[in-house]
Amino acid sequence: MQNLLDKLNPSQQKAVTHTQGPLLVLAGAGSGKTRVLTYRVAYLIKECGVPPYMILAITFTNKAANEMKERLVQILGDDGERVWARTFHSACVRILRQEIDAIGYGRNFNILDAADAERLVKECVSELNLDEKAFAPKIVIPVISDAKDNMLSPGDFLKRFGNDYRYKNIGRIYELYQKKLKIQNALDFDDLITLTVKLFEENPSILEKYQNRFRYILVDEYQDTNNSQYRLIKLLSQKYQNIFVVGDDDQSIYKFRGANIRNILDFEKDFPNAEVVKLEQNYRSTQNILDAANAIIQNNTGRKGKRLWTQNGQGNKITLYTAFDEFDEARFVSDKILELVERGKTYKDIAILYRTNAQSRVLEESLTHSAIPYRVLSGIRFYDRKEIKDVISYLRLIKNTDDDLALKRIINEPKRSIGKTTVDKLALLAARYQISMFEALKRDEILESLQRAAGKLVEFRDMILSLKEMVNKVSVEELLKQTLEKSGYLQMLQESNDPDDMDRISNINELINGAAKFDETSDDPTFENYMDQISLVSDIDNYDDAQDTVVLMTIHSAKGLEFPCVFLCGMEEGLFPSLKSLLEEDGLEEERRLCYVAITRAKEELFISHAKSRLVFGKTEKSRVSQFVKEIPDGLLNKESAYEETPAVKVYDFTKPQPSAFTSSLLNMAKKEKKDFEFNFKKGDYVEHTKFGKGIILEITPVGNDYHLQIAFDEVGTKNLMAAYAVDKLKKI
DNA sequence: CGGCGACAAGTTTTT
DNA sequence: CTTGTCGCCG
Repeated sequence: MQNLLDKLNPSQQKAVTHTQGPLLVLAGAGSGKTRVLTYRVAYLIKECGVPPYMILAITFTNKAANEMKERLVQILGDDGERVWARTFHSACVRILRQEIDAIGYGRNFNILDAADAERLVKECVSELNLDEKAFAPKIVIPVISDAKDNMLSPGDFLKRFGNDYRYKNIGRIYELYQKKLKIQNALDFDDLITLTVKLFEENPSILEKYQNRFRYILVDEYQDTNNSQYRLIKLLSQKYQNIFVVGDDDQSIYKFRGANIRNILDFEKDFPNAEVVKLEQNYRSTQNILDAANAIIQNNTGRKGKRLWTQNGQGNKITLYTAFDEFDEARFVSDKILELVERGKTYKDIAILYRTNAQSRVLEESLTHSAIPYRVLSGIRFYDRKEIKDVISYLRLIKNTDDDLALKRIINEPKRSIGKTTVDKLALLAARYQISMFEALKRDEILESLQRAAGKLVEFRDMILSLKEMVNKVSVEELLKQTLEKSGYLQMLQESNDPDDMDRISNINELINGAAKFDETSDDPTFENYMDQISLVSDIDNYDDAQDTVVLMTIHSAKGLEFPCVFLCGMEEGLFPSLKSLLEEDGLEEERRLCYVAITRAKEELFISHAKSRLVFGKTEKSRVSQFVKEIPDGLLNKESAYEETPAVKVYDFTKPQPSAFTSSLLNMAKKEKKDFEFNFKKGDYVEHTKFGKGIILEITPVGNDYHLQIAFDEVGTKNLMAAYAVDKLKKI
């Protein structure tokens, strides 16, 4: 253990060796907070003799939970496995699967994701004959979510807001929504937390059981907790007060999801006798990067106050690039990446970050043209793809046949000639009998009244029941394969002519592989556990740096990650900070924290770019540089621009009129063209590329002032290159 | 009942 | 510009 402590600085040591009573660790970006968390767990077990199962370590993402688990196993061996290192959601699911009958739900509840919740809300709105636009899910769901976060039941909500027409109706939607969830024995994401709180508040003996069990509680990313999560923590830690939270008020970026920064700011008030440890030494970035981050964040009010420093040295200046438009920006990014790689960086050292997912497209195109391998951690989760959701819906229905949402999704997918009219009729009859739709399919009198369609419905019902028979008799992988077979889903895709369906099949194969992996690696590979796991993962959880590619993602997704080189794109007013944030109270401060998070992802090199104009909804809009960029001291920046070839040596001659931005950019582009184009290849030429080796040109297509080349290389396969970039690296052979 | 075409709306971030 | 939804027609 002493060796472990030797690896820590004095502040970190102080945190790790604090064992009794509440402690807040204010951990700046890159200050080694994961190390502190894991070492503290190790310290409790090894030095204080705390049994591992008495420790609960809570994180927000599965990735963080798995990372912590891995590191604990490294230090502690088997004892590491026995610590509960889980996300809020998965910890709650685990508790609810044991105890939820105490509050009137069945233990085999299904978990709805955001898309399901949206569909359910739409159903409610239409059943209540409310206007679909005024009560769109976008409006209704955040209100319901907020009500749940504050532990307001539909009744409480109506009592409090029932005077307002709009809120009264949202209250009615909430009421119906919750009723439907109950009938289907389903929980949404918020329910996982709030029902656990409700369970504990209404059942003191159950609460006490878990208080005794989890004698030591650790919470990561404490600044992201919302009200119900705070309440949960508070309840669980009430008896023994061993609550150890780690967070950074400057990195609170999830207000829109209910995160309440008050939780971290008021920790000392909430937990009397709390101690506070600040971790300010940064082990990640260069001093220049930290100076920029510090300069920006100090414009926020209501901070705990921290100033990051490092022994890593000053490092290079931050590059700031002023682009003509987003295409020029993308080209800058690609060019710089090629340069970095030439200087010895690998692709996986590089991340491209942006505010909104929509920005990725142009960047992707440019990367493709430059033959730079990349991955996008997209906004669409793997499990959100249609074909995956369809298949999962089968599994959900098999697991819990009362899941009407799942049933509706797949009852006619593939086509079984069970049309909308039939489904609506069935739903109506089920509602009349107060039972789920699948239950209705078991009643003769209901089937009779459906007449013509009854045969098909019975066929569907029996198919599901026969699959249900197999649950936990065969592996999850096998169950999945049987489902694809018996439902005819796979066959439908295989017989399709749509090229997209080929991708769908490969996605489904990936799902099968995932299930097989689950069967092999899970310590308890039941069907139920599999379903819980897939309900709670996101794409970022699957990010691994094993593949050597550049990675693109939103800043939100990048939280908790680090890269030697970071590109921060689209630093423009209205985009970042976003237009909407400027209208919200404290919105700008949240954006500034987001900017702080973005900058502190970089270890060595940081490139910031903004465009003078950008296409928005297909229209060209002028844009100004982000105010956050202006908050960075000039001395830290190395400015480059589409408008000037060599800004450092350029002498301005103010006696002559300056060219307008537009003309100067055109001049600049013309210059580039002249330089770049000595292009004398033709289709069928054998060529050698400095990176890809030998190949043959398959196709040359003019694109604007450039040429698109398709070249089949002997070793790396067929690549698409743009002549302007490739020409220097290509020669005829 | 299913497929296709027209039109509208939307881009902030997601466990 | 793209995606999703709605309505009409076969």
